[in-house]
Amino acid sequence: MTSAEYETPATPEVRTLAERVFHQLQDAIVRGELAPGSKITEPGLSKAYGISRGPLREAMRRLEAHRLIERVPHVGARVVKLSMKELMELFDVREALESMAARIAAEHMTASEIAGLREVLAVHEKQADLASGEAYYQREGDLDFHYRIVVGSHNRMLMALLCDDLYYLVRMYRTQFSASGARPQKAFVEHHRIVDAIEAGDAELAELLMRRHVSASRENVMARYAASLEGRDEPQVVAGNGLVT
Amino acid sequence: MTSAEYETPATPEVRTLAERVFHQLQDAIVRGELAPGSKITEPGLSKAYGISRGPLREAMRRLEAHRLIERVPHVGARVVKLSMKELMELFDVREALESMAARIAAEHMTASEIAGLREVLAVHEKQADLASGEAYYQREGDLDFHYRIVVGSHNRMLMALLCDDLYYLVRMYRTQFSASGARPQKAFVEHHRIVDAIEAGDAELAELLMRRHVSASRENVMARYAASLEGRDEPQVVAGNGLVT
DNA sequence: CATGGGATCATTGTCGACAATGTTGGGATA
DNA sequence: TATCCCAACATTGTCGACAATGATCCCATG
Repeated sequence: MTSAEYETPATPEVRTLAERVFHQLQDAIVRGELAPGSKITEPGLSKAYGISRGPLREAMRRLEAHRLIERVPHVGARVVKLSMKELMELFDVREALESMAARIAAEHMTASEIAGLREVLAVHEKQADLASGEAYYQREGDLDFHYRIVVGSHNRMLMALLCDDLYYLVRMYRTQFSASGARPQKAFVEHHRIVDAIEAGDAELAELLMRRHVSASRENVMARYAASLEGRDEPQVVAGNGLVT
Repeated sequence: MTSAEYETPATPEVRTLAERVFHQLQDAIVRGELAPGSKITEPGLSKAYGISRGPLREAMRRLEAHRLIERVPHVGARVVKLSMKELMELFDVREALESMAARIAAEHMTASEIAGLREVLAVHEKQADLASGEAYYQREGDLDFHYRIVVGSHNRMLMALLCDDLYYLVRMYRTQFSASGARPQKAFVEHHRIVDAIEAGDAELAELLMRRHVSASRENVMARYAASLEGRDEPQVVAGNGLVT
């Protein structure tokens, strides 16, 4: 019943060393512990995690497939560094996929799943009330909301693409650009409207609203970026990650 | 042993053994040489391709990431077998992503890229004229058309998702269900309309048309599937791949 | 002093062997 | 005869060592 807490820490697969180190590395990258753009070397990680290079290489293959690291044969691998252009591309993909997910969710989501959605919004709102330190929960809450809608689509391919691949990139971006969700009130309202549409079974509307929601988030990020560029008189050396720190 | 004889056009990366065997396996799976659902064992492939298990495992990791094989820890891997449900899911994702690609392509495609698109249609049409044995070219031609539009979006993330991941699944489905593009004439017209919209820079229309185009293809596949089920009086043991052969 | 070549080094790619796990088949027992 | 347990087998997971490739740095040369 009380199925409230869902987080990554409950590592789904710890059957093997390669799996574990994959999740550890994934987490380290998303949290920014492994700096974007930094080179990672097999002997280095092998020593750090106390495993041989075999499982490590398989973990790195998976990270590469998830686009968290970039590898060049015979040269090495480095943590991916999102540029603004790539971030906008990510938003394009999210807009397409998440609006589709919302559409299908409106058609197939069960009553209990919708109730869970409402629950997330309630928690979300409560935490917004006590303000200030909202940053972290705000972000996770937002992602939890989107996550549940994707799951509600019951489309395993959508789930794999969004939840297993893209969301880690989204989280990585959020730590990398240290940009909070930013526009809490508006996002709140939009979330509610989306749930309303889903509950009403209005697939077209749910799709449209989700599309606008993602698009608005994109515009917000872009505006902040432009502002941060203008804040400085000097063109300033873009500090490694594309956003001034 | 068979030393590298090649068909895969312009193999992008042959720098390493793991890369090569990955492409070979990918091709073998897509062509159906490795039967869907069949179990593949590391020693077996290792012997067959004359390499050690190290590179082979990395190739298999990549195949797993591309959803061409499914692995269970300590048990083994088997070639993925698409069910009708999963095929429909794939169409949902394609509809979302390709319509977005068409939208962006209408905004960013260069004149020469559009000319290339028209060229593809011309070749396509010519081959349709000499009819009959159109099946193969029809399919590849159709995919080439979609491929170019995705590239025309200049969105590397869309390209990666559609061209590197999903299209191999699409091709696999086509060999697996031995279903040709099916509705050549209608598809022709739709292709032309899409290019018209792109050339006119009408993003909204291009998106809408592409969405309908993919959706129509989906409906066509589903109708054929339903018909094939009805064609037999007996519930017939679905012959391994979900479609009667 | 700048530049190019070449030796040295670190890192990646590949391999074979050993350990751990899952599967399978046979035999004992009810 | 059917069922359950156990042992032998095959396959996967992990490791350390060797080979191949790319990077670095020193030195000779203009």
